[in-house]
Amino acid sequence: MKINRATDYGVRLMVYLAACEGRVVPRAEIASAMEIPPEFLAKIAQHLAKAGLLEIRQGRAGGYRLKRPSQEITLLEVVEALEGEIALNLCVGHPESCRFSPTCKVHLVWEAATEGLRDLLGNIYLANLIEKKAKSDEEVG
Amino acid sequence: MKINRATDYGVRLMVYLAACEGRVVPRAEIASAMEIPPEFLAKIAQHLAKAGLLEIRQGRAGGYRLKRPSQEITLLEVVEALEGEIALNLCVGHPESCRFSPTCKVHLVWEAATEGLRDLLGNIYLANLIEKKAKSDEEVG
DNA sequence: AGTAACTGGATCTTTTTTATCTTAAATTTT
DNA sequence: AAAATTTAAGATAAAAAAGATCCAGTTACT
Repeated sequence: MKINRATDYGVRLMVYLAACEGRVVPRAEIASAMEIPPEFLAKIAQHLAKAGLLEIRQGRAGGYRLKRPSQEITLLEVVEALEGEIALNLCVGHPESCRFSPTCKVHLVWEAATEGLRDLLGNIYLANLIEKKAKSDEEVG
Repeated sequence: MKINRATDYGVRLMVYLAACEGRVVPRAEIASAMEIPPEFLAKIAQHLAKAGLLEIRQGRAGGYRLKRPSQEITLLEVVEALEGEIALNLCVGHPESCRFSPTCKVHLVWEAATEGLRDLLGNIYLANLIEKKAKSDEEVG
C-alpha cells in the first residue's frame, strides 16, 4: 500500500516544473536536481505527457514544461496518470473480480477509503506545493 | 497503492472467524469458504498469530480462532499486522530516506493521507463487518 | 550540416508477491 | 501407546511487478 517510485519521481518532476513557471526545463537539470535516474525520468515524462499534464519540447533547447497552470493540476491527476485510477483493493472498481463483493462489507470499506484518498489528493494543487520564493513585497513589506 | 493479496486474504480470514464466534475453525474450512489457497492461508494465519490477533490450535481438532473479541479488533490492526505500518510513501515514517523531506510540502501530504487512512481503518472493527444472522426479534420485529 | 535533446521500444536486473513443498510437532481419538 | 489429524516453520520456486538502462531514430536550434 505505497505509491511506487515512478510516482514519487513523477510528483517531484511536476512540482519542480511548477516552480519553474513555464520555463522549458531540460531533463538533465531535473534529473540532477531531483535525484532521478535520467532515463527513467524520460519514461515518466512520456506518461505524463500522454496524460496531458506536461508538454515535451524536443530538439536542441528541448525539455519539459507544464501543460496547464500549476493552480489547475492536482496531485490526484499526477498520481493517477502514473498508477491508473487509485483503488486500494482489486475489488474496488472491479467488483466482478471478487465473488463476495455484492454482500461484502469490507468491500464498502475499501471503497470508502479509496474515495477518501482520492478526495484528499484531488484537492491539492501543484501550486500549493511549491516553496514560495521570497518576493520583495512579501518579504520586506 | 493497493493492499496485497495476503492482506485481502487475511481480512477475509479474520472476518470469517469473527462470524464464527469463538469456535475453533479448521483451516480447510476457511480456505474453501473464502477461496484462499490453504498453504498460503497457513502463512497468513501465522503472521496474525504472532501479532496476537488470532489463536492457533494444533493437533487433531485444531484450527484458528480470534484471540480477542471481534468488537475490539480493528481493520487497521489486521492490515498492519500483515503489511507493517501503513505509509503511502517511503518518506512517511522514514524522513531520512529522502534528502528533501525536511522542506518538502509533498511529504506533508503523504503524511496527512497516511494518517487519514489509518484513522479510517482504525475505526472499523471486525464486529462491524460481519453479516448479521437474522435474529427473531430483529427480523420479525 | 552539425549538434543537442528527447522518443519509443526493447531489454535486463532486481525485488516483491504469491504459492507450494517438506519435515516436524502438537493434540485428540482409539 | 499408537494412529490419525491438523498445524508449524523453513526452504524453495514460479510469476509478476518494479526499477533501470540501452540504443537507433527523430526533432529542432544554430
